[in-house]
Amino acid sequence: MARVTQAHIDARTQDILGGAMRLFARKGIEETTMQEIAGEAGISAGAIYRYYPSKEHLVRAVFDGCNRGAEQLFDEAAAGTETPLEALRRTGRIAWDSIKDGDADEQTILNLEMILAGARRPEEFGQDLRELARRRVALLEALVREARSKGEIDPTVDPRALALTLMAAYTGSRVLALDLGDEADTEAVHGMTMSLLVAFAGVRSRPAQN
Amino acid sequence: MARVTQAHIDARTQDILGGAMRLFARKGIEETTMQEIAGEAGISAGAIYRYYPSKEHLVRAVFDGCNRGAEQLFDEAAAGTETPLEALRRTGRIAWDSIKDGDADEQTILNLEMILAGARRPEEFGQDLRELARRRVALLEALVREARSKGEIDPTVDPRALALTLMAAYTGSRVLALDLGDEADTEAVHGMTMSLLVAFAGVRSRPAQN
Amino acid sequence: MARVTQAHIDARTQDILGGAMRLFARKGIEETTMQEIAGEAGISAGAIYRYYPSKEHLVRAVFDGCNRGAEQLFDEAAAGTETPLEALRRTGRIAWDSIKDGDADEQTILNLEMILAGARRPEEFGQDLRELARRRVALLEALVREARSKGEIDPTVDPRALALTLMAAYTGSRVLALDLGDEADTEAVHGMTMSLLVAFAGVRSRPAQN
Amino acid sequence: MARVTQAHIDARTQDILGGAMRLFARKGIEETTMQEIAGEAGISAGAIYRYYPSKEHLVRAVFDGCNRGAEQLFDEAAAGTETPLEALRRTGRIAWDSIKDGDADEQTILNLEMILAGARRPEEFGQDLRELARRRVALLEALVREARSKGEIDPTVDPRALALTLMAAYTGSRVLALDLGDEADTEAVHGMTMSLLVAFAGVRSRPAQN
DNA sequence: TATGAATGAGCGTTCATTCAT
DNA sequence: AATGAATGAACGCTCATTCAT
Repeated sequence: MARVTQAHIDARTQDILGGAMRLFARKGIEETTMQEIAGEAGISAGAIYRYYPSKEHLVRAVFDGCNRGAEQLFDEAAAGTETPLEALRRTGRIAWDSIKDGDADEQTILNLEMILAGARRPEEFGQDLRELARRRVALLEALVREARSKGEIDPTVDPRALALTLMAAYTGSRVLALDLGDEADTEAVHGMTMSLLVAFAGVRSRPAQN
Repeated sequence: MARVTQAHIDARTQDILGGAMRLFARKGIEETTMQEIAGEAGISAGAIYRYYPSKEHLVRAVFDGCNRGAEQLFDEAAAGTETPLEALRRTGRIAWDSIKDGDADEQTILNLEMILAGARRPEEFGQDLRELARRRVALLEALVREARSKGEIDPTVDPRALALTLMAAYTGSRVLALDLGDEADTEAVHGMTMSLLVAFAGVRSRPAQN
Repeated sequence: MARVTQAHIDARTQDILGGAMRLFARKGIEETTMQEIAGEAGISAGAIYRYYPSKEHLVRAVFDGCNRGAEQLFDEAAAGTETPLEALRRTGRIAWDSIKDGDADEQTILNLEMILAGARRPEEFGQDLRELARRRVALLEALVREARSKGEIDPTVDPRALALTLMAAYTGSRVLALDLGDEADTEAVHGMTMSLLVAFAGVRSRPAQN
Repeated sequence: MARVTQAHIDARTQDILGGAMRLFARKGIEETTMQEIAGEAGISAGAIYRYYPSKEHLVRAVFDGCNRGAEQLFDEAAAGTETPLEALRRTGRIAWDSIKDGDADEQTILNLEMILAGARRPEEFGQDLRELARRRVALLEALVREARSKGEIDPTVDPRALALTLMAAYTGSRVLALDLGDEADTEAVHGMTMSLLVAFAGVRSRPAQN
């Protein structure tokens, strides 16, 4: 099978990555064997090593893929041209919508595995993860700050506190959804979390509304 | 009735359980060997099997221990005699304080491992976990409902939504603390989350605005 | 099988070492599997790792054993109280006798494998080997020098050259014996090599003998 | 008759053989992969199998190449028209000079690997090797015998013993050179070994001593 | 004919579990 | 009841060899 096109190689790479992702989520990283990943990707055990030099590299690639996916979500959310408050709302909407994706639980599990890996081997896995979390909080904080400066929300609100709370509520929602399944009414959590913006926004705008 | 009493056996059991807990949190379940647990507990590798018939049983026991610990926290929080709103506040206070415990990250990690185990083998590990989560939400929901009926918070608030949001914010806070360490100002998240109660409570206390 | 005596452990260690030695000689190091060594030693594959943490360590132990064996031979040879020339002769006698040992070919093969290993990974295996070779040459050289100063051999002989030649002839004899088997009349080589001492000794002593 | 002529095929064969030789010496046979040999020869992994049906065949070819090289050396040495003693001396000179070649260690290593292979699989690799060794000894022995019959050396000398000793000293010199590097003064060994001829030759030329 | 991706048997090694002591 | 040496089934990974292209 020589002279295979790059497209084929890329497809295989994605097959492996996808298979690994699915299995890592379904069974856990340690509990997933390279044999199984190969089977899931439709190749032999040894063939994986043409694409990823070790299981560790494959794990990292899966993590990177997850991070890139989440990154995209956020970048996309922040790419609007509306007011900061609307951007925050849209970001929230997109984030919470992602909890209803078909592979939401898979993504949540993978994220938790990343967090665990990061907590246990900070110098290897923790750095990127922490940086990403930091950036997301910072992005939200900036939006809140901007919204505040534009009078869209209460000037007394602490932007960082609000940003962290939004992040926490979102993360917690994912975990809750994983834990409770349909019983976790994440939409309700979304509404209530967003009401934090409304509430603060309302402090000022409420008099005008009357 | 040998000299080695039940008390000694219980002590050993606790040694093993504690050692396993620590190691599972620090290294991960799969990455921890029975040998290491034995070492940590100060006994031989074979001796563990007198107390737990398999690693799986030990894992389950560790999980149960964690659950019992969390359960205690909540029961204690709910054991007050004050008004529902005050009970909610105190529960929140206790919960968020636990994020600052010395072994907070260890507990968070163990919890995440439980959640992952529950998500992956629902019929084995998922049931208890789900039941516990359900009960906690139900307890909070009941408190909110009671507070509402007593006029302590806005009568239009959805008790379940608020309960879920409180849970999500708390869970998310733990994860954030694990991810970001000191950068995660969980106290700020606590304050903002609690403000959800205040905000709704304030609906009534701001009659002038209506 | 707990509480096994140290004697048993030592016996096992020797079983493994001996089995590895035999197989390394018979099949080659790379061609010998840990499984086979275990079989030869009468234990399971995994059990080896209680005694040697890796195949590499086992290889090193085998090498060390060989070196110690050869060392002993030389030390023993040098332990005489006779004149230097007699010591040289006895050393030669012992050395060449060792070529007729039952496991002589095995020892030669192992020695060649050590030399190859030393040549290819000097910093790992080469040091000890080189040091040993150096010491042996130095020992012979010292004996020659002493013999010369005592007038036992020709004062014009270069002690180092003679020492190196004795070493070379001995090493070459072993290789020849491995190559040609019985056709290699090592005893004849021994005689001729020793005649180097005689020849030089004769230069002086011959006139006296007449 | 394609454009790719036999000459090209031969060139490729030599590329592979040369690459394999170099790598076998540098890393060992087992430790060298077909992939690496292909890379060293500038072709693809699969292409090797057009030239050599298996690694084993390639190993054999490398061994044969080595043997042919050594053969040439000896044949060349024996091709003189001088007296037997001079032929012996020139052979010795050429042999010991080869120890100072740039690829001397490589050749020594390869030779030792051949010897090991021959010792371990006599029916496969041992025959040729043994035959070659035999022939070399026989050639030297014949020269010694001739020299003796011409009165160039002591008539009492055992031609086979001297031939074997010359071979042993040469082989041992190569090994010493590999072991000790520059510390092995092979030139000195050469001189001393050649003195065996001189010594015996001298028996006659020192009539005054008798 | 040459390529190089794929195969799959087999390697060194680990570790939950057993059981003679 | 406790020990810890032994087991043996996997695991991650390598590499000689094959074969579709």
